[in-house]
Amino acid sequence: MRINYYNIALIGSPLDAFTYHSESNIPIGTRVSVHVRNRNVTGVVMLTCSKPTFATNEILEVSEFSFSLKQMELARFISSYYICSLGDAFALMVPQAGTKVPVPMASSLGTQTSVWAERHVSQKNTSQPKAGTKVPVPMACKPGTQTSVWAERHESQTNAIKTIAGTKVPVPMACKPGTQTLVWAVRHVSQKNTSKITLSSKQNEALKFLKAHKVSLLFGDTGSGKTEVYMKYFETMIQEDKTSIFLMPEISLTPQMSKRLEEHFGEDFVMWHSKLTPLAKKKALAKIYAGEVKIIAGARSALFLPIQNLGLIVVDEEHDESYKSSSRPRYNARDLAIYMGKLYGVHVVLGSATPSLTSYVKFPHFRLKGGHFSSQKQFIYEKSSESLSPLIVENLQEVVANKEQAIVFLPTRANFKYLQCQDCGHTIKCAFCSVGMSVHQHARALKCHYCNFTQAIPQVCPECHSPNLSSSRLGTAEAVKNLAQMLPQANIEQFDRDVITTANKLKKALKRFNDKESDILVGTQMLSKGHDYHGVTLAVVLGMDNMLNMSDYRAREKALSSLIQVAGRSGRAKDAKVIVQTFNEDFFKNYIDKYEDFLEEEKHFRQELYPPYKKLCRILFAHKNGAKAQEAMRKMQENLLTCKGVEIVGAKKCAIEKVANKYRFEILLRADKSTDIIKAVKSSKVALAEIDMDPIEFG
DNA sequence: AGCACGCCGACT
DNA sequence: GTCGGCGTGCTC
Repeated sequence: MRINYYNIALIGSPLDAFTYHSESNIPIGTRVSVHVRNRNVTGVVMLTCSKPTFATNEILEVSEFSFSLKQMELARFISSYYICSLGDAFALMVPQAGTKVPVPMASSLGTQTSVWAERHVSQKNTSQPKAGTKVPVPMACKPGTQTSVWAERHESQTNAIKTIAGTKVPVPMACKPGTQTLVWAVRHVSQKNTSKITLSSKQNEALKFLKAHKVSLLFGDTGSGKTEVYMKYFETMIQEDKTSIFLMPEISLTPQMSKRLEEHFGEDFVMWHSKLTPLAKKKALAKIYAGEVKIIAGARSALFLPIQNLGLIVVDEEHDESYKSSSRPRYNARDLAIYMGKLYGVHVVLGSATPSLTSYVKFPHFRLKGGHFSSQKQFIYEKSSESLSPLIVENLQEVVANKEQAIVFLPTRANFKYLQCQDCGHTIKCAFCSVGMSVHQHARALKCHYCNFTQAIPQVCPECHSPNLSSSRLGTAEAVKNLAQMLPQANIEQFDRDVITTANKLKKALKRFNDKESDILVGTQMLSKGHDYHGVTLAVVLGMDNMLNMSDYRAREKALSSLIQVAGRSGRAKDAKVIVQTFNEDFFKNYIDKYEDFLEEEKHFRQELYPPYKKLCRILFAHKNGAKAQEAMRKMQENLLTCKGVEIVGAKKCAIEKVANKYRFEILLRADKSTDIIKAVKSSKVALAEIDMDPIEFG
């Protein structure tokens, strides 16, 4: 019997492909099971090869699953562009269908709190970790427990009650025996009912434009009807029997959006994101494998589903940062969507009211104006740093008196961001990260927003024992507390990820607001993403100067787009006011209703230095032994010096020096062409290096 | 000597 | 990434 040798990429492993043998002929792309070290892992047959010099193991099992040639190509591209192993690239394409154990909803948060309570108690005694003493370990900021909780509720969200023709009918979800028939019937009915999309002539023009370009940007104001254009495009894809991917930021997978898509597309539509329960994932996957799905709406991971007959990819809110993964491989789903468009020969549509400069420069756009934005809005700029100023409070009072509604945006969670000693100036820092501990009064704790480490709020300064501790930088929780005192007749709710921990809570909070049971929402970015607030006549925007002053080449873009997105949430129904607290009035005033002017200006600022005109790559070195991390950086820097076509912009400690007890160093590279960066980094890479191609975070 | 811990290198 | 081998250093 002839023995065949195969190069096998090990899924999830950072190692290069290994060689194994088998007597069978196994096609390229097949998923197989192989032995590595002392356990079995899943691998992908990359190519056949000749007998190597070393002894090989036999392929243990050949599965029925295989990756298509296009998926193989995509994995190769990810591996080479983002500089990771093939195994890491393939890991993205294996939908984890059932690894997470569902956590009971009621107890889940309680559990976490009590765990933290214990930690915080043990931490009390050891304010300063001594050598040899055991100290509580920070929960490495992996979205672990809490994540799965969220998933649970997200699932149940679809379990909601939907009103159809005046009757309340139980709707879908987990195939509870018995309900299924009813469910199907409901969807069937709603599908028939719902509806036809009628586009305005402008929207029709937009659609025509999108169809005429391989990659295009739908630059449409909030409320200008981008979603209808996408939906119409999906419809034409269905007529051609093609499947569409509809990417959106995780937080935008709101009840409103899924309801809308489900009502219109019924069984042709499926939702996908990392927080679905194992069962929901399994069902969605089965439908996808069976080729029964025509529209897959999902967060960035939806891009890698085994979709057949792909016809279109839409990336909504393309400027959103959540398309960029913050763990290896640090891919950007928006950019990969464009690559996939080429690979599959399908069109790609990027959509945003505030497109990234990168997309604006690179792709032809269609400007869809209108909706309800600038014409009906009055912008008031207040030069003040007194967060809840008299002007703001007065306006909120007026809104409440008129039985209208308001949203208050500020980019800081908790009560305060810092706790500082008034006598010696010492700021309480996380024991494991070089960042200040945030004050969470409700939990009666200080929390680190980087590693989740929690400790009791000290009564005296740990350095000088002075009792004069004061907190600064107003957060959402404190704003709610203060406003509740000033506006006793109003119902004020906090709206950030400290409070909106599950999809169910999100749904309920939105419902209360839209039913006018609550009057004011105070929140972070979460406020501005994808929700419709019908009765809002006032938006208060705080903290813009903090965003604008961040040391990030995109600070201006981020601040302005945040403001526009928040402002876009208000006044959907009638005239509205937006109060912006800032000392940079001129900047915001100039561009608030002319984002394209900003983009044109910004081009000059970026030229010669920043994307999209230059490529950046950030290389991180993190280790609990700081000297180790620094030495790795130094070595790689030395290697890079010999490389052509790349500029070492810097090699230094990270701005946030330590996170989760690891010291961090970084190299920033700049080049004209990504190929030069890739070549340089590949040849210079050292063991600790973590590659962040096209970085968007510089902490 | 016996073991706990942490570092480091190999994994086909 | 993950595991085990092995050296260091502390304790009985």
